[in-house]
Amino acid sequence: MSEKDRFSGALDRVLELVVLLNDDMTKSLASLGLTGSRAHLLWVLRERGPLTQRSLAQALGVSARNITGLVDALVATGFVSREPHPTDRRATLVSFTKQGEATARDLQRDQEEFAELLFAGMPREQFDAFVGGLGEVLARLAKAGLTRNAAGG
Amino acid sequence: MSEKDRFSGALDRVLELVVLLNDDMTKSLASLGLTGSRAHLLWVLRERGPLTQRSLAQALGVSARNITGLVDALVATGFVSREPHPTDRRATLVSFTKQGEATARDLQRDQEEFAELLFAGMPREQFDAFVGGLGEVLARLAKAGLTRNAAGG
DNA sequence: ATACATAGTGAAGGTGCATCACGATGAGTG
DNA sequence: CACTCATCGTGATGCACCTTCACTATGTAT
Repeated sequence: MSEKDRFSGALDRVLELVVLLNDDMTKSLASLGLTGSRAHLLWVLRERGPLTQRSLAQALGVSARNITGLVDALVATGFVSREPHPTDRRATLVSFTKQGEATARDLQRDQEEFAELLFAGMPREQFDAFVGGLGEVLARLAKAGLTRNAAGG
Repeated sequence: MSEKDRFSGALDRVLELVVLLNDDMTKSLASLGLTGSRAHLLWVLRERGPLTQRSLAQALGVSARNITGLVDALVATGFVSREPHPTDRRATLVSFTKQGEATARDLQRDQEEFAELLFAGMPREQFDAFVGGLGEVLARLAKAGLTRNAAGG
């Protein structure tokens, strides 16, 4: 088997993982009444506290206009609320409602459970090797100029 | 560091890889005049030869109606053509045009180059460990009932 | 012939994304 | 203070992807 074939095969597996992960997360999110983008927004909000929509746009790497729609939806379903910014009357702060906080916790719990599903009981050596390889691949991607925020900065 | 944290951290890295991969492939595909879904269709067509739209729907895991739109777009851009099915007058066969064949080859070349970027020069041991871990994770996903086609069958 | 299943598509709708235009506000300058 | 320019959110519009339901044309089994 040529090196080329080994590499392509590995990429195929990675891609398969991507598809599977995507499907599973989408389903899991749907059961909480969320979509991927809305969950992502909640996730950022949870890590960084109340934010303006502008900040959210930057954090998610999407247009400001798009955030309006996502927040609209999350407000409609009661996960977040819009508050006036205390000092800048142009801006609005997006904050969790109680329900939103609970959902964000569920989100994290689900993620932890999923990580458990993937890795629990795996020999420590294999786990470390996998994570190491993952890090190496990520580093190569970064070196190739694909650092998530290189374009968005 | 607790086991839980190690697992979550690893999942975070996997998710980061997913995002990075997605971005890069989207860009690469756009340069060929394709989107992800259309490229996927071409990919399946390349592996399995001329197919009915119904078969494509199954292969891509989307609704038949959706295939109509994807094929419409690919016909409009000259990558594929619709031919009457030789024996079933209800069905249409989707086949490559010459341009489509060339593009499919480009697609594969790009994918191989990308695999090269990710893995070339990586110590054989690390590569094998990574692929092994990947296989293990994939197996767990499959065991958890997330086998790509389990729901679609 | 009749009934049922299948292939593709029109219609309508949901979600995520973008750009452009615009009003409201903030901040810097004279 | 008035003027200018940048910034925040959003309306309008459009593309891609996906869905379900309804419908026609066709195949198939009884």
